[in-house]
Amino acid sequence: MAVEASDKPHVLDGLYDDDDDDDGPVTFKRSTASKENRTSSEVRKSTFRNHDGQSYRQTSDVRTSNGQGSGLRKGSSLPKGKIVPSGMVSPKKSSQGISRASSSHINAYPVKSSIAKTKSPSLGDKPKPSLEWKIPSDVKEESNSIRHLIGDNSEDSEDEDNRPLSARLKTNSNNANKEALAVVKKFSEDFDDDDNDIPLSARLKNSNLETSSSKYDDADPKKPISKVQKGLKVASSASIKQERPSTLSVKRPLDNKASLHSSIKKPKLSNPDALISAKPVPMKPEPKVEDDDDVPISQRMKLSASSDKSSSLKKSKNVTKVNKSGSSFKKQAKKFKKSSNNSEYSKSTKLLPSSGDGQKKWTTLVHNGVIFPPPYQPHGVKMLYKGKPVVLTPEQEEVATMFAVMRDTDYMLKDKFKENFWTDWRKLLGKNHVIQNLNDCDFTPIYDWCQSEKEKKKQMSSEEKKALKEERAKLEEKYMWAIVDGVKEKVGNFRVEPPGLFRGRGEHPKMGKLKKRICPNDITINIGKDAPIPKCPIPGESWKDIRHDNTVTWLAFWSDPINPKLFKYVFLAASSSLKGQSDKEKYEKARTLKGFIGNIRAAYTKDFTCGDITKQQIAVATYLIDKLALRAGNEKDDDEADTVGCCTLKVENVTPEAPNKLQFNFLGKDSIKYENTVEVELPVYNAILKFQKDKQPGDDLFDMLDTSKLNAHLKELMPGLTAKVFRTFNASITLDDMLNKDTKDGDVAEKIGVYNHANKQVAIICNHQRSVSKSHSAQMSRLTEKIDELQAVLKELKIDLDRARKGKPPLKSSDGKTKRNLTPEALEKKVAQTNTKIEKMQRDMMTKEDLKTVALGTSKINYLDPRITVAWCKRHEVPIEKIFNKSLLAKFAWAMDVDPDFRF
DNA sequence: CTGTGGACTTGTAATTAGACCT
DNA sequence: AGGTCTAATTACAAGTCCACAG
Repeated sequence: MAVEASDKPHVLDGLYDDDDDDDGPVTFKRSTASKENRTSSEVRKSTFRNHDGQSYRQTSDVRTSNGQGSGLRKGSSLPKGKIVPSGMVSPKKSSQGISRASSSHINAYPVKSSIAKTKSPSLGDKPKPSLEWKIPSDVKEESNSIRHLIGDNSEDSEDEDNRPLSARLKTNSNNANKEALAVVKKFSEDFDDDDNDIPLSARLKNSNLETSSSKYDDADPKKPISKVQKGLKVASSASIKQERPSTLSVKRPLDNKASLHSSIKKPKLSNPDALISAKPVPMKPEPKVEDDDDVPISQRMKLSASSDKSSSLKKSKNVTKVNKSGSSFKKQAKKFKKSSNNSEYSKSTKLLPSSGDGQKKWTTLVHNGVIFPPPYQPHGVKMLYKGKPVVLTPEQEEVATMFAVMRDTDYMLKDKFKENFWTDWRKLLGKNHVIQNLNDCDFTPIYDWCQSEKEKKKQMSSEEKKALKEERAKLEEKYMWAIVDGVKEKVGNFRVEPPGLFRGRGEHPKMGKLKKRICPNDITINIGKDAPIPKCPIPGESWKDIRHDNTVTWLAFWSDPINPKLFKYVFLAASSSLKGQSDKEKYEKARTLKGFIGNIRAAYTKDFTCGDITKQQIAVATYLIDKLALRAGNEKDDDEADTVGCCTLKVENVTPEAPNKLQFNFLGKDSIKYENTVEVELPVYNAILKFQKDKQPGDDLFDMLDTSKLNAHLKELMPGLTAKVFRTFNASITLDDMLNKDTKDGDVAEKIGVYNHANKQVAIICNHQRSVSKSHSAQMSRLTEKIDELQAVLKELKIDLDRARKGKPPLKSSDGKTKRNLTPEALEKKVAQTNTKIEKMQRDMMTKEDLKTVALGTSKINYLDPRITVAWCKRHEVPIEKIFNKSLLAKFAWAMDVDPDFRF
């Protein structure tokens, strides 16, 4: 199927391939090994993609197919659908997605959406092959499936995208430069910007959501902050158990054709271009290149602009603020930018390859450096040593205070923390200080003082808070933005980390150590050659170094005071086009894997029994990474927490359970516990037994392997493939499958429920856990109470209803008041309403309980291709902002105009 | 090859904003 | 209109992976 598809003439749609993927989900049950089950039992079974099926969909989009793609696509694509926040309407399920224009009327929004694009109807008809592929996991493979398609070459497919970066850049660069230069000056002087400077994403945001600039110019609506929080908590999140889905039987395609090794060297992956061109790739499958969505930027801009309008009209309900800022923009700048910029921006966005290393990431870069935390203000509160007040110097007091405020955390229970703190603090105290040991220290006075300060803050009136906040915003405003190739972009973390005690996760050997204050002299700035160098904010000091390296995206860095070999970087925010672009490339790579996965699975399956132990280990490791979404597992130093990933699994982390199950138990990233028992294919099981043979529990399970060997191998299978791509792939394809399988007609709330359920499955697969909130049980009991109350109300209503039907007046309410005489109809309505309310609360409660240990956000932010979500929202008329919050909308601005038919 | 510096993504916890009651 | 509670945002730790030097 796949193959044919490619030829399909549907050019139009070509833009997106929609394909279906074949990887059908398989259901597998997880064996939960132990675990307490979390309430909902249901869960555990989730659908998973089956490993075997490969998809071969050639997605091909037209594009690939010869030429047509390119030319057409472009043109046709213009109108891609875009989601308009809130009001968006989308085409109904007609697969064709044609969204009909009509919708737009409805909303008043111009929906730019898909409408424009006319897709050929045929599209809709495109047969989706998929069904067959989805097989229950147990089923063995379908043989035929395996057809791999051959890849076509995709060379042309993407026009622009394929172009080498340099070429692409070229075009813009000049303009950009000029522009940027011009802007610079102004930028550094005043930040009011015009909107032209705003990046697309930002604009989108602005228009729909709020204006960024306004923030600074006008009063921010936001209120002052200082709420004090309560204590610090620390949860030991560690061991939350959960069951995770696993796939049981995986089956691979038979055909394995391939042996893996291909000889060809791979081009470097990182470069997308390489991907595309890479023909030499061994495994070959259909390289689909992606792209879909690339709506030209110009279009996007356009769209966004319009959306602005609409939005403002419409008002965003969700969105809180409207922007006033428009006015503030300077027109001058505007025009200036406009011309070049748009185009530039667009180009850059779409084309840049970005990540390749060594590649140019920007042409001009202007920013104002970083902001430092305020100097320490001594409070003079004396701590006690052996019951007596001790005088400390400000430096000593500062560190003592850091320790004092940790009192309510679990770190205080850790000897390592205290020991490390003592070692560092003692250096400041000096050997002959009165304070000779930590045990005799009483930090209570300092702790109490801090608490009262917090309390004071909390008590401030909202006006005061607001004023404070504004002040801070003003101070920070200039640091919040950078101008990259003439486009104003938000900076991610421009605040230098304040000094404090290191809070490592898990049993980190360095926890409690003093993280010293960072000074300008520790900081290296990276900025455009022609941009003014930010003035060092601390008088008398200067930056460590100034660089003009346009092959990297960081604006500044300093070395980590805890581990000098590491660096802390200041990058652009997630909403920037630079980040957006690499994000998109990440998903495109994962989509590419979809085309190769069948062969890859076939290959590693074949090697399960390979005599070459290294190959065998690679095969098994790859299998685990694919099936369980394990992380690669780089080597770690002794001065880091002892956690593992796939390549660093120890013998003790995997317990075979005959006949063919493996029980995993280890601490992964962030010392989060991974516990899962899965059924595996017998050869895998046997291989594990073999790898464990004659080893000690603490020995490496995969002793012949490390991540660089593994990745080197993966790269032979698909250009650019690394271990982490499997996580992205599995997460996204799972979402895509589940959404498409489970979404039914119904109201928006139900659809959102389907989405959240799919999101949850992904979180489980990726082991994204969170600690149970301290107040969880309190929250639950509160809900229970409320439900009980409602239930009582309901009962009363029913009684009254009965009486009303008989013409009697209602009983007095519990507090003795007389109730109004209502008609039976009115009472019936009330009963129904109450019932609905109760049901909703019960559902909410279940959901809450169900998700108490599962973090949905991580996968949404990092693993789920936003285009899947956006397209699904369009198809099912779910407002995108019900799924993506403001930050996500900004971050995923690049995905908003995806075609409704997009499939991962 | 291997080790390491370097750059960037991913991840959980803490903090804050603001929605939601009352 | 203030307090509570949760969702959003920030903080910053902890991974991944690449390139290059030795």
